[in-house]
Amino acid sequence: MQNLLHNLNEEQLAAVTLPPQSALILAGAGSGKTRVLTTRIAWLIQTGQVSPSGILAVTFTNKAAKEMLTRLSAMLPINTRGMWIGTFHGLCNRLLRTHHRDAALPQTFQILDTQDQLSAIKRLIKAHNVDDEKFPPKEVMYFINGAKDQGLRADKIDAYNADERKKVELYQLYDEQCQREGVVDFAELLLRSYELLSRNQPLREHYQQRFRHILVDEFQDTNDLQYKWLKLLAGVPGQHGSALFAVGDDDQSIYAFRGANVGNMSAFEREFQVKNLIKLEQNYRSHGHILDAANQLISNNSKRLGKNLRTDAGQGEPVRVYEASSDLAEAQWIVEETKNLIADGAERREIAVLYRSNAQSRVIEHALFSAGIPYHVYGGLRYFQRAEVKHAIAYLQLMDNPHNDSAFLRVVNFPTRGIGLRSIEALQAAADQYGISLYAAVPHVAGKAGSSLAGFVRLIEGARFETQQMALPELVRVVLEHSGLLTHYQTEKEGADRIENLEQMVSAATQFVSEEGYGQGAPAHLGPAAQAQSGAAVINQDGIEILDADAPLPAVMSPLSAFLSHASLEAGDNQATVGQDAVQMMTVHSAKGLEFNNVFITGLEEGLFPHESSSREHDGVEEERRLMYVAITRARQRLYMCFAQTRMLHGQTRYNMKSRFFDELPEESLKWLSAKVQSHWFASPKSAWDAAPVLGSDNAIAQKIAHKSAGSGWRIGESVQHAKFGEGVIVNIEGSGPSARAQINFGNVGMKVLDLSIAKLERI
DNA sequence: GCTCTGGTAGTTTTT
DNA sequence: CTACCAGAGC
Repeated sequence: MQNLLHNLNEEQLAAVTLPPQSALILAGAGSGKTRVLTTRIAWLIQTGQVSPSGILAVTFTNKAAKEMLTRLSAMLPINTRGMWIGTFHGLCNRLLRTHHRDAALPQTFQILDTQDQLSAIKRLIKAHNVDDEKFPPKEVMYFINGAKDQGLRADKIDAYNADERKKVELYQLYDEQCQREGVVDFAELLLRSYELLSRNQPLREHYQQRFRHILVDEFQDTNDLQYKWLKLLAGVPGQHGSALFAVGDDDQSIYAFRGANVGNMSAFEREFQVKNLIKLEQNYRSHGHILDAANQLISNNSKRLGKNLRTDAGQGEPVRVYEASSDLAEAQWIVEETKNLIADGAERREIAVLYRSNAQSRVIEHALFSAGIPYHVYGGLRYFQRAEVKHAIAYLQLMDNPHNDSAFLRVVNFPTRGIGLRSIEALQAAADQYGISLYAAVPHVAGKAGSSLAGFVRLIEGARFETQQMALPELVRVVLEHSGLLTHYQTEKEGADRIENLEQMVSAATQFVSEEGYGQGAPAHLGPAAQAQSGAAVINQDGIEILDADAPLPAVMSPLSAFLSHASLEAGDNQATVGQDAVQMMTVHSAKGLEFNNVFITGLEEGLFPHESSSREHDGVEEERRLMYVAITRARQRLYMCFAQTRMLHGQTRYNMKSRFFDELPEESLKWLSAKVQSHWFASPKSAWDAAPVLGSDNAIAQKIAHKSAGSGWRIGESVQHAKFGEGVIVNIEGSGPSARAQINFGNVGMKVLDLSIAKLERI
């Protein structure tokens, strides 16, 4: 045990060894948050305060859950089985599988990912003849998910106008459709298990008594429903309730747009009468100047729990700031600095280029590519989201649950087998008439359409029969061939990659089976009933003995069902180029949780970062500031910030002011690499030639702009100061001489057109 | 049933 | 500017 606590600092030690009561750990960036979380669990078990099965630890991402598990098994000699460690969705999936009867779900219910959900909603809207112009499927989806994330069913929503009422009605219809098909979306996993536990007292009490310690990672990212779910499981504090150990950082709350509610932190503190609030402020990641910048910036936010990072590392290097003439010049500068870093011995994987929105990556990618520097862009399609993989999954889904209409429609005619729109319409009509699934309605369709549909059903039934005794990987292989997918892509000229992805599914299944503790040869279809033996018994409301969802996966789900859950809940990696040493490019959002020796924060311009849409949202700029805080704290040693005077966006050249965040950073921690005076290179057409850093197209832009400004004395792109409107950037100039007028972007104040001979402008 | 074209929209993301 | 989608046309 000495060993366990041995390298902790005072704050960390205090957090790890807190008494078994609710606690809130304010963990700053790079303060050893995961370490505290895992050591806490290990310490609780090692000191005999709780058995592994009394632990529930929940995260948002699979990555974080895995990381925790790995670290724990390194710390503890015992195996981690019996502990519940996973994502909210993963744990809910497990609960619902085990208690599917009580949750009113089929044992083989399937999970819709976002794509599936959207297509299900499109289908619903069509089926009910709803105008999709007035009710765009995406909007309906946000509405439904938003409601579910707050824990609201359709009948609990107050609608104040006809449009709202229509959406509520669609929500209701959508839920009914899902229920009919035996599918649940991501939010439903949470809501359904919440309802299961709140409705079923014995079950709730069983889990409440079991999980003495509930630990939550990234608590600031929880939405209302997740918090309610946690409260339900924890029980009433003080009255046999379990100890809720919440770790989070309000300054890194950047997911309000998807329902996260930072307010949960203070709500938790209040509702659980938290006496144990510990701040982890010792930072082990960044040098002083970087932390100074982060601290100063975030101090501009008003709603904070309060926290200041400190480090024992020295001040290190100042933050390097660069003003580029254009987005291309900015990219070129990044390339030059990257080359320098690499020349000085930096690893490429230790260089990160961060941007606010994905659209910004193109120019930078292009520049890196031209310079021959390997790079890796985060994001993009994940393995299980690729079209060909989704097709294969749809076949598997139909074998496990044929009433999944989404899966049915996806592959009933792919590869093509002569089942066109007319056949589907006839089938849909039959399904509607009897209130059954498309699959079940096939026998009710007569004629030619009926026989080709019947052929499809035979294909699925045949595959199921043939694979009855097969292990999962073998089953996958058979389905790939049986379905005709492999043949289909073999005849397609661009199909090589797709075939490779399909083949990869067999190895994915092999890996899955061995990792999840299924016997290598366990029949993929074999249901849990045959395998379930272990696990504590608990009595449900009807007095029937049921299984505790504590049992290993094989006791809860068949290998096939489990694999399908896995495909939905863990979409896999996005690109194959993981291993190579490459510059890392990503949005600031996806950089959260990562760290690099060298970081570029790019596009620091008003409108981009902070993003223009943020000024419209409630507390939007504060969220953008937290985002900036996250960006800064990714850097260990060297941090670059840059922005461009002109930028191509949506096919138009935009002229933005530098980000307001520059004004919120300590001057002494910054080192301006470019002259701080703006538009120096616009001064005359001549100087534009030699002052503009490299790229030819810059000169082209410079020339154009220089031309346009002729005679007015002012130039496009120039920053100006106005007595009333404050700081602005000249966006356009019309006319010349005394009648010249300039269009000026004053940021928050807005766009103004000013008469240059009248307005009193100053250069800044 | 597939390809072409025109229209449109265009932060951030995990499950 | 470009990527995606829907509907028309072959």
